[in-house]
Amino acid sequence: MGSTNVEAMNNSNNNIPPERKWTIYDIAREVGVSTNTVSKVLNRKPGVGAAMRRRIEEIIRHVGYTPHIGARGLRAKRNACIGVTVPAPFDVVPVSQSFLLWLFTLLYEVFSDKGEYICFDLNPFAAGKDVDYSRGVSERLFKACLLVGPLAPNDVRLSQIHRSGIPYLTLGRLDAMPECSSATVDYVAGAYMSARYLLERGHRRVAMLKAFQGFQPGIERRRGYERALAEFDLPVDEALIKNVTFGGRDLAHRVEDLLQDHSVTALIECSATEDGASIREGMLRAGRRPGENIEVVSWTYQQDASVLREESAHVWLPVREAATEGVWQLADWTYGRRNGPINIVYQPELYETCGEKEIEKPKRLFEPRE
Amino acid sequence: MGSTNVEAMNNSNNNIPPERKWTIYDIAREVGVSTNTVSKVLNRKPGVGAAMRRRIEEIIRHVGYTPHIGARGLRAKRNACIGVTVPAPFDVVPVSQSFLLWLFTLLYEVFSDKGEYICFDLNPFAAGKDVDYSRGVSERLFKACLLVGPLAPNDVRLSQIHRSGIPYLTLGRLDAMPECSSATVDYVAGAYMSARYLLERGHRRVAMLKAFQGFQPGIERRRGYERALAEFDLPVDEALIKNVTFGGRDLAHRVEDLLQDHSVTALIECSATEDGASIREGMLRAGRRPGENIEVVSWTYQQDASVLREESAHVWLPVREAATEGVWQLADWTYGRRNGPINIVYQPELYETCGEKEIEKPKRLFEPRE
DNA sequence: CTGTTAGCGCATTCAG
DNA sequence: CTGAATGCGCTAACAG
Repeated sequence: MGSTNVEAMNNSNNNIPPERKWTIYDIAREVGVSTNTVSKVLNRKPGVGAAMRRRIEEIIRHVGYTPHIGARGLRAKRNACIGVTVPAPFDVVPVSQSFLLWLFTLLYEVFSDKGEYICFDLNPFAAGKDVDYSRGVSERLFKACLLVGPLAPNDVRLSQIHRSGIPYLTLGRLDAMPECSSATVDYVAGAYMSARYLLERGHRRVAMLKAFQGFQPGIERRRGYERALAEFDLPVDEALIKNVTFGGRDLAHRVEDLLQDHSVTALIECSATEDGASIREGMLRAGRRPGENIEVVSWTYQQDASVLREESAHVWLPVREAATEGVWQLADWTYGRRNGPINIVYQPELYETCGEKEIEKPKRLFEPRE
Repeated sequence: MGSTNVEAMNNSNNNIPPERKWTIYDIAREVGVSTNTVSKVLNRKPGVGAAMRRRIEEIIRHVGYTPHIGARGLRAKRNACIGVTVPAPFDVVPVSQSFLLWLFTLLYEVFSDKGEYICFDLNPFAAGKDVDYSRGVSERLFKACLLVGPLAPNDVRLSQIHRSGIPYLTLGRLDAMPECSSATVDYVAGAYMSARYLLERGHRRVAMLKAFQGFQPGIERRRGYERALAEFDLPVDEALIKNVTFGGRDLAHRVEDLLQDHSVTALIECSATEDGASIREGMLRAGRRPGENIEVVSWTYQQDASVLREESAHVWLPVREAATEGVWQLADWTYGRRNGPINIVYQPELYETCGEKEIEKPKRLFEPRE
């Protein structure tokens, strides 16, 4: 016996706000059933007669009723979105344009059929330090979460995410948390094979240009490098390891500094800047001619391209390939087709370079703030 | 008198799921106050002593409590995210890579300080037809909503969004809804000035290559074109208006078809494909040499670049400029610094072309599905 | 300044 | 097959 009339609630009058929202109660009253029955229809659950079901669906469609996603999540403990967040302060890792496009495309391929919401948390991009990148999980907005960017060794929020039980995936590992769900490349192996390659060719003073200082990917690079040196009974000379940051204008200078010492005869370029031009400039300024008085191994994220044309070899880090498989597994986990955590490690591969196309310096999505 | 112990709830044991979530009740009990007081602390509202406030904050931090965003929204009628959605089936308007990057950057600039969630609804990207692109609003997930893409003249969901009262912005107008909140360019004027320019130069058979058939931007193009013809007492010849779609491989052929009729001496290129190469190819195949036996006006979204080097003039559509102002106003509306609806209309500008740089064909983010 | 109470909109017991 | 009652976690009235 609805005292409410369908037409009356669709406020035809054109004053802006009135527009009372329909609730499941209103629908139930309108149809003359209980909210339980309506709920079953909404959730496509059994226990409602076919005729009744259709009548209810009809009304729902007619009045344009949509359940409140917050109330639903609250009650059913089901969250709303697939989340994307960045576990590092943003100035540490400005994401490249091509990466964002690639990521968006991947998420589209994996999740558009399900009609998901993809939710980017801008909190890590905010000015303040130490903002909570994991709030999308703790606020129970995210039903699953993808962590993009380097992890700090002392990260505490990751274990909260882990314990929360929601499907999640990082694109890197964390020493302190081997059980962490991740899809990554073995950076230790990458650094090891880079160094080893050069050592085997007789070099004894091998410099390394690296990034992500103070973050796990930086630590892993160093570890592989040290391991290779140890096998050759060589000491680690801190002066040979140079850290660079993204957006730093001084990349060429840092390379120049590093190569002033003419006992250095080899360079591992694993800075992830992919800025071949600056590195070349630094080498030239230090009087180095690749292939003559310096030998270079550089890292790349594309199998068939290199950062520096003049290098002797490049190491391909199949980061995107690992991430792609990881995100598919994340979807499986999200939809109950498997359990977590995800554990994907791709191995890097070393190729002796023979004039591949040189990649362009990637554009950063937004430059780090001053 | 907390019967619960802080340490006990942080399950130190390493079995995966237990991890009971803290609620506001738990915090209140732990501190020995009511939930109301805790709530005030959480929401930075007055009415709590400074000492008490700090004690509560301390506990909250210590146990890592975060409010449930759904419950919060449900009670306070405050939604969680800034939403982005596409009001057209996705095959109608594959968004370009550069547009997505631009949009993402804009949203970052406008909303990252506030630490918002930016939520993309993938529903419009799903396979099924007529999916509800507005559900982010009706499900009350979005606190504000940006509609990206062309609107259909018979769109019904937009008025639902409008009446819902949440801040929203479309990047185009809708005839049926002049009160709609929008930031757009006057496409009618663009088509009018394009046609008028050519008519004034003596052309009487002016062809038009357009897109968005059946959508508002397509309608507006036609309207401006017809208006100009009418002022010259010229009839509209349907054969001179050709629609193209994005991702269509046949763009060159369609241009060729259009220009087979040698009474046609002018072309308005407002297809938004920005695919100069294909258009040039089509003209050549039809035996046309721009400046000799055909005169072209093309549309562009960058002030200093044109689609076709050989054109006589180009019309600049300041779409991004309008959208930028619109999104800033959307933020103002969202944070109560102004009211809606937003009403921004930028005027296009016609430039006689003198060898600007020609723009590249944009890459589509994902190609339309077959 | 703080506590008590109610209810946001929904899904899920448990009865009938 | 359907209805009544309960509470998810939180905020906002209103008392004290």
